[in-house]
Amino acid sequence: MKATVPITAASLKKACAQCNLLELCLPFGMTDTELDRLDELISARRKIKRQQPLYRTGSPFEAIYAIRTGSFKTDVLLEDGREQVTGFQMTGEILGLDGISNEIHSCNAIALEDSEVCVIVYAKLEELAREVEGLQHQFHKVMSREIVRDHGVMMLLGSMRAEERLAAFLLNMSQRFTARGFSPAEFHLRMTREEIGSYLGLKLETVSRAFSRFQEEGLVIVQQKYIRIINGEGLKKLIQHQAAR
Amino acid sequence: MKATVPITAASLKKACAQCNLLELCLPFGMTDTELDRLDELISARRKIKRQQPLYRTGSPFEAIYAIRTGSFKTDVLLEDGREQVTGFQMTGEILGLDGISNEIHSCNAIALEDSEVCVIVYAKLEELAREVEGLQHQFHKVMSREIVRDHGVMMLLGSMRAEERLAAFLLNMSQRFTARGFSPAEFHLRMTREEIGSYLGLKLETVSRAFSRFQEEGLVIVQQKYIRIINGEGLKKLIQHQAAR
DNA sequence: CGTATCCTTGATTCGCTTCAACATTAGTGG
DNA sequence: CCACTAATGTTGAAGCGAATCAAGGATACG
Repeated sequence: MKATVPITAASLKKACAQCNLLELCLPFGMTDTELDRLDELISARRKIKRQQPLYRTGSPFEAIYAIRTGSFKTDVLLEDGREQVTGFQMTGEILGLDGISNEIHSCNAIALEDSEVCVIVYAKLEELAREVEGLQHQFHKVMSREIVRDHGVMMLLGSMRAEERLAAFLLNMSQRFTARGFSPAEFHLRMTREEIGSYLGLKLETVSRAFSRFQEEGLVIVQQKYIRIINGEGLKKLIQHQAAR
Repeated sequence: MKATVPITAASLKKACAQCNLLELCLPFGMTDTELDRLDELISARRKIKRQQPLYRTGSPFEAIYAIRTGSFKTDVLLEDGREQVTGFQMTGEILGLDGISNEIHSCNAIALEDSEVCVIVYAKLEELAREVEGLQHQFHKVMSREIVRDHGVMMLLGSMRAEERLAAFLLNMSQRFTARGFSPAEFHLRMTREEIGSYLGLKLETVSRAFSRFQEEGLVIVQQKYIRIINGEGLKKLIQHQAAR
């Protein structure tokens, strides 16, 4: 089932060093000499079709993944079928960190579009991290960043109202598209209203209504998954100045 | 301001190895020979008075902390004064991981009672983790566990109703008290209704009402901060079988 | 012992969900 | 290529759960 593509030494030589995602990914901040050793790490690439899982809750953990192309969502399911989307991941971001704690994955990672990841065998990563200080440090930063991000989502879910949540979501997407060299103001969402809603703790209808409201107020132009931000400052004000609930 | 107590080699010799929190804390799972090296790590202890911060949002990151006695909350503040409690921490648990990503703390850590922590200078931890495989691995597990925990909180905030959230909170507290050798059914909460509410994304009145309801239904006995769980299974069923919203 | 903090309970309001109908887009096969 | 169907998105009306507003009571602390 797993369509892993083993990589010859030649084909991947300096794969990381040449990758244009360098600044977003694990190797960020490493010296050139350190980077040279990094290619030991990427054992394979793997293509995932839209809607297919990269890994599932309960499946054994053996690697983390760096997204080369495409995007993913991670979610947690409750026995009664309720789904909570815990995050959306874009190119250069790392998936699978949840698996380290129990050697079992604790969420599902599903491709939102046809995607490709670099497979980083975890045992190798730990080994190399013991030798390469820059890698160790960067890996810790990546994990810590995930923790900080999660705290931001808690803030969002715990103390913001629907429109604030959606505004925060749009600004976050915009910022991440920008970091990847795309327009800050114009982008295509890869997830459905239902998935956005699950992530934001809202029903899909509420998400749809909030989009419509933003459009009425001239903050954005929305056409299905296509988003154009007209007044980013307006969105920011929405988050800050709304009355506490 | 910082009441750090430097520790002589003699006084702390094998401090970790002898600590009864071993199994909950960073050293868990390390071999005896590995444990012998661990005392290099704990540079000092620090006492924190009730309501006082261990660190604050924006303060420079230089260490993580293992709780020896007492308990803490971590929270994030919005400009407009809204507070989101992101977690409650008990003995043996690690604080400060949020600071690694930017070398700046991204939340406040406040003592819920007079407490004491072991100060683990981060630079030393990284150094030792490169030499001691067991420490490296355990540290990664601790970070990963925090990520998994955060996903659980997202689930709670994003797709559970008030009473489910409180039930999940009580069961979680019970489980953590049990792990520390206390009664699973009877304990003293260290935080206020408002703090519980902030953590659960609810107002304090809602928390109070949910407590009262649980008591009416014979699930728990509540006297202010004293909690006695009468029907733990009932609480579990509340979480699972409630209608999806 | 007095006072500030914390907690409980009731009445009312409001924001989001639910239910429902319809519109639009994407995907599929003849 | 178009017809058909499923998936996704929008909008309206009604209901409900938690917030808000308000008052009183219990507890802890100096």
